[in-house]
Amino acid sequence: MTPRPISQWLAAKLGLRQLILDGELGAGDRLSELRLAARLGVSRTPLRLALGQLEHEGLLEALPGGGFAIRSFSRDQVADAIDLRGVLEGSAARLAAERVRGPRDLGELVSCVAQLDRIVDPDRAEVEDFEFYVELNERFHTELVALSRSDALHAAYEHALALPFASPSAFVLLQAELPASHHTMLDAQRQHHHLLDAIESGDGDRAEQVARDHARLALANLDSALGSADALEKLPGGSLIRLEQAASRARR
Amino acid sequence: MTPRPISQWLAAKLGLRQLILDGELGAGDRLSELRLAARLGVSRTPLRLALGQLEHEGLLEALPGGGFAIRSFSRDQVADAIDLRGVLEGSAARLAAERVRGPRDLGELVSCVAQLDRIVDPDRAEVEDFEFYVELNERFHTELVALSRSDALHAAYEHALALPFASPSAFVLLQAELPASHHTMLDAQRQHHHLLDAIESGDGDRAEQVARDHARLALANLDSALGSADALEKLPGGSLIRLEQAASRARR
DNA sequence: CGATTGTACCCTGCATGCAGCGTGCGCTCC
DNA sequence: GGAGCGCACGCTGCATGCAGGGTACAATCG
Repeated sequence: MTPRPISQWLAAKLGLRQLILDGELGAGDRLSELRLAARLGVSRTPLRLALGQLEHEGLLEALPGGGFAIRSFSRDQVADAIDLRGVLEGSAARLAAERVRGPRDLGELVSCVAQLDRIVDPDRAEVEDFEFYVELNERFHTELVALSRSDALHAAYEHALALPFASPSAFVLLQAELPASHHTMLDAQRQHHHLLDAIESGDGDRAEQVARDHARLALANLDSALGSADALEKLPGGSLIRLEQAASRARR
Repeated sequence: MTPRPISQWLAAKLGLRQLILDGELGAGDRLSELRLAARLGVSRTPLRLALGQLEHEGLLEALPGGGFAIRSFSRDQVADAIDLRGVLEGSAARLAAERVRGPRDLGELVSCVAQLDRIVDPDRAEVEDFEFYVELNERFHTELVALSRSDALHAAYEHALALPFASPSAFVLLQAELPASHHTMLDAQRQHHHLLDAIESGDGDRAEQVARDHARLALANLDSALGSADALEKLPGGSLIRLEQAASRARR
């Protein structure tokens, strides 16, 4: 994004987020500014700025005695986050359907779907390039929100995506190992087509409905992921999700 | 909220937000940290934390050369923000309808509606205590979101309300002077009743629909407010809204 | 042996000093 | 007289010093 003049606080924010997502900092841990600063190679001042941002984004929680801890999430909280994404994408789809002026606006979306078609080719038993799939999928969803032309919605969407497991592609890497993988992707791709079609024909209601359904796929995947603990490892930020009944140890 | 151990950065955040909302800092202005720090009585360090937060909330925008400026909003951006609030409240209403267990959960909501009934009594020509109305109205909407029991939705809602004119009560003070005031409030109160009823009967679809319609009232008020420049003064953060065609002077 | 209290350390939050940079104004040259 | 160049100021972003407080450990008392 901003390659050259990368400010210290941005480096801290990105670096810290990466550390959290990679699970190198366990959920619930209290963060030591000094240690973190050393680890990230930044000073405490920009680090504290980054901490404030990540708290606002919901990845950290401020502790009463001062300082921050890494938030952890229950299964229901994750599900709600995914549901929220569905709502926001639904609203974006509706607005897109209402506001798209001509076919030119949909170029990017059409291109994404076409490329996705090639990747999830039903004739092949397996999807090969998951990385490319992820990229295209994210581009599709990003473009969808962009088409809504609503700054407020865009901001809310970005905010919702701060929770990594709410991302549209959160479960793709997981699917790479799931048996029903290809089937799920075909479903998803069908929905992409339906969504595109609804937007093209200006049918806001249907577009919203399809987009919400689309997010429900992720919900289904969530519970299958929660089954095995090492499936969580595959999820971005999976280490932040706590398995309820399994470990009822009190945190803090 | 947190009265006693008010930290410096919280003071800065609240103080700065107040300054912005009161229009004491014109939209588009570049902020000088030094001057602001002096004015707010805090040091630069906590102030910069507050600046970062307010940028994240969308009240400020980071300038390319460094520093921040007060954002300004077009009519469409404001409308989209209100629409987004409608979407979020709609989703909250749906979840509330689905998740409410017993009548006890609805106690607060029922109480709000009952008290609102007394205030907007149709037999009276005028509503007297606007301040109390605002408080009750906000409690109603806050409680609605709380009933959804979705942390993600709650966070998104709070985020959306950072834009002051998107607040559910943004236009109430305006209505105090509008001719159709009482009529609008009666409409709104009817919707409150419908919303409560839909939630009580577990009808998520209808609850969502009503909540969205409810937000549309604000949209209507918006355009009537944009008519006169001094009506904007009555709006919280009204000074942030720029009148498009009227003043096409380039900012920055 | 357990509980309570005292102490010392670490850690957060804040203030301030400092360097790099962009900007605006003035001076000079054309 | 206008335009271009240079200089100096102010400002942001960052680093670090410092004070207050909370916590954990240990020592002592019951």
